[in-house]
Amino acid sequence: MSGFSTSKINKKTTTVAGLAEWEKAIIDLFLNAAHSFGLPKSLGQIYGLLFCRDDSIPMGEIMELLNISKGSASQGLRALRQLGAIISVFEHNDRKERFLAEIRLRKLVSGFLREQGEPHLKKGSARLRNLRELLEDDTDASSVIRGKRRENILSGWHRQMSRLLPLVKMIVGKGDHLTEKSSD
Amino acid sequence: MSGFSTSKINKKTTTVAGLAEWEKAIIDLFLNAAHSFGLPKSLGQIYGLLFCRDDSIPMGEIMELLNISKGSASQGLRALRQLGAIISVFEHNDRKERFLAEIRLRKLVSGFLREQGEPHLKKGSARLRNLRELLEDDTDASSVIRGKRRENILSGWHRQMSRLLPLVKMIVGKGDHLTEKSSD
DNA sequence: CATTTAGTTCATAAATACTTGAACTAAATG
DNA sequence: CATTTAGTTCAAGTATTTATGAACTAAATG
Repeated sequence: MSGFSTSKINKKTTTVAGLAEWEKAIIDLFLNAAHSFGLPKSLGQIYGLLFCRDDSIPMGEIMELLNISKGSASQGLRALRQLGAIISVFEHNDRKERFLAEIRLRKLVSGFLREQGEPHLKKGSARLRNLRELLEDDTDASSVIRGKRRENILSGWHRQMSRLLPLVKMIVGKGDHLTEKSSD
Repeated sequence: MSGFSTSKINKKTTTVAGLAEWEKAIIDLFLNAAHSFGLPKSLGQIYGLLFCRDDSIPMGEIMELLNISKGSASQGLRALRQLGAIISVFEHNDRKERFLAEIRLRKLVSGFLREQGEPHLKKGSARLRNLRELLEDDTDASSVIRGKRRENILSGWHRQMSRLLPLVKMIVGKGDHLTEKSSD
């Protein structure tokens, strides 16, 4: 459909792969972003591609456009869905699942915090509990005093982090005008 | 000094390495935390050890207590200093540099955001600029329209993230009572 | 000024994380 | 019901990151 080569070529704007140069740049941008959020790069690529497109794309096309394997595509799409970063749709009379990017920053952030932040906080609580137990088994009085002081500090940090997450969701939610659908 | 073994041993509370069990738990906690913030684990271990101690520790002792190499210790300490997560002190008549943990959450968070967040925002601006250039070279009208819409969305996200960082510093700053020195 | 001590650097080894693709399940199709 | 199509899973390969330690710089010491 939009795969024709440009007629006056200065810099190529489309490739054999069927991606515009600006799309490649965005895909690369998300590749890097994913990486620096500690997510696999292929996740970023897939999201980036969907982010560029108006229409949904099936897995097979994603594999071709990005030159990634079936396994990466399948696992990447699953993770993105888990994060709430994509949604899937089925077209009538087609059993292929097709994918669309969620572009409301609020949704992306809250999905990320839910999947990455909350589990860490929960694990943190467990670790603090464990720390208290270890302190009860310690027989060196001055060590125990020092340990309890550390436990207090960590509890305070934990409390603050727990309060921070919902606040971040709020703050990010406040400026989504551009990407927000009129009636959610 | 505090390296004697416990007399009635139920669970060992000190080790040949000279670390109490609760200290090992805290070191492991920070090891994991560092990892999930995308920092090397040895950074977390080093910070965790210093966090446990009231008194400053020189590099050699850190290497011994954690069983890490000279290189890891040296590089880890440099990175921690860069992040503002430790401070170094010199004792009179001793040329060894000794280290102490910074335990004010506010300082840790702002150091992290400064070193990790701000560079990403800066790189983001550059990428957006590049994206605009690529769009100017694109000769396919509908592609350009679509691309400009994406560029707008990304600019919005970028603006929001830029506003978020200082806000996070503020928020985290508000509850540091336990760890805050009376003055400063 | 030779030697010891503190610490840095960096090539390479070790450990981790990511991707691949072949084998698989399950549903649709003819 | 054999075949095709869509998608999942996971052992093994590849790539990236992190840790190591020998060789080094630089300052202190005798």
